[in-house]
Amino acid sequence: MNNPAVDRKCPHSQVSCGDCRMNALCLPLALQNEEIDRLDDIVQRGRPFHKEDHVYNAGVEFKSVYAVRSGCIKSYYINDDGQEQVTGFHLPGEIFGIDGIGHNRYVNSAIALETSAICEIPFSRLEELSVEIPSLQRHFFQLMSKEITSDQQLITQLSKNSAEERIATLILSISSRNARRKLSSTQIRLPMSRADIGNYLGLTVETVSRVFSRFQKQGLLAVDKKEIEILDVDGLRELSNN
Amino acid sequence: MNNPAVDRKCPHSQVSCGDCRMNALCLPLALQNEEIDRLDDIVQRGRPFHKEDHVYNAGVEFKSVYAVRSGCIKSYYINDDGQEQVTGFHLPGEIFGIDGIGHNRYVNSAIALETSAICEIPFSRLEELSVEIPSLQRHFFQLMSKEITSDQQLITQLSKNSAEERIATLILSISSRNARRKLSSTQIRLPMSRADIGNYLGLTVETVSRVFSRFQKQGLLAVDKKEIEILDVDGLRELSNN
DNA sequence: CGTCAGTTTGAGCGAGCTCAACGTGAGTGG
DNA sequence: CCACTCACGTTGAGCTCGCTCAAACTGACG
Repeated sequence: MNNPAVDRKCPHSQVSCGDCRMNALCLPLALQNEEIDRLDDIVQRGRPFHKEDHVYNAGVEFKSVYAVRSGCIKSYYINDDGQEQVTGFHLPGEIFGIDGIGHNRYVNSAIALETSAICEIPFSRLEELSVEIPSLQRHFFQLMSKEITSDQQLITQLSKNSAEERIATLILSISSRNARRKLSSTQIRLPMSRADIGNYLGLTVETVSRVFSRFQKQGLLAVDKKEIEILDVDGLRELSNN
Repeated sequence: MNNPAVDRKCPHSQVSCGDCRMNALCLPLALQNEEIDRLDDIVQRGRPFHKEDHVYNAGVEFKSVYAVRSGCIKSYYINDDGQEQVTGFHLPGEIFGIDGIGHNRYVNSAIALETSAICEIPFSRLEELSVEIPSLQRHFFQLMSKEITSDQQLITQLSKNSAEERIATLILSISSRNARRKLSSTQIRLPMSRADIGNYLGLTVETVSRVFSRFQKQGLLAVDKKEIEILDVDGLRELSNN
């Protein structure tokens, strides 16, 4: 069997889209109850992915898009020089895998940074459903368009902003994504390593580490490994230009 | 009247999608003749945009996506620091404006770098048509997904590659987009200024200029203002890692 | 308690930035 | 027709931020 989510079928994880805590962030936004049920029918839930498990690998045939229910997924690919390029971190309520639509193969690989629960949404079924539920089509167009604009913001970061600005922005981004999920916006766990942060932001590990230390000295953050507390939101915001 | 394409209505520019030289690159790929006609019905063609004319401005309500028939369009936005960030150059046969879908407003502004002919495709009509023609829906999903992966490649450029690598890659990209349009892949006109190139690639004008000079000294290019000739494709390709 | 991945800190270097000057050519007005 | 302007491009000189290399620290896990 070559469908990872089916391999992972687990009778204990029966949550429906209607009940899912994330449903306001995820796909079913703007759908009627009856429509949610129809979407629910095509969504496949499996047993959790553990740290380092791949959800899919770059190059394999594109079949599904995915939603994060819990945990954190990293998207990355290996470029022609053999170097890894991290292209995103996906937190609960967020969709990933849409990079695969363009070429019918995944361009990125997706790997769990910690134990993560994932919903799989077979794309051909989603397309059919989109034809029948125009608001779902619209929602999906918007999702992809937002991915484009957020990539463009990262491009701006990389081409215009200093190391401090980039890191401040990332921290604030994770903070606000926490807030959307009704979690603390000041007490944050960074599920990714310093190396992943650096890779994503176009910086070396050493620079990332130094900036965290500097932010701590300046009283902007309290850093304890992956747990960080934002002590001065305004100060960070000023740095990040947001 | 607030629809720019209608303001520009020009009875002389009556080309249909079926006849357009660009139609293999643009939307109607994989459509039946009858379907092309239906798409053709919703496409609006206007009189040309001149250099410096805006097709749309960031922040205005999103209504349409656009296709370039001739000329060159630059996408850019002004970030919170008031600096311009160039997000793309659109050549004939390419679609732009899809950044607007996500928030119902254009995030970027689009401006003509030279006299350009543009097709306007009202998005709500396109959505309706996509519901009726699933291959159009699929085509559009793919278009957006490709935009995402090409943005991600730019991200990799910016975070991993040197000035020379970035510029070599841009030149090769324009060269291959010329080739798709059956134009010379070695004799190239760069429709954008050095400043735009630098802005797009996260470099200063001076660096761009120096790299062009260096490439010329190394016998990779012959540079004459905006006209460049690629003398050593393999050398460039080696630099660019593509 | 040794190992090993991840992180932190220090020291020195270099690619690309900043600032400044100069060259070039298209457009404008006398 | 020439003088002037102004945007754009090129070239030079020096500086700086983030990189590289190196070493030491931390904590999880066998």
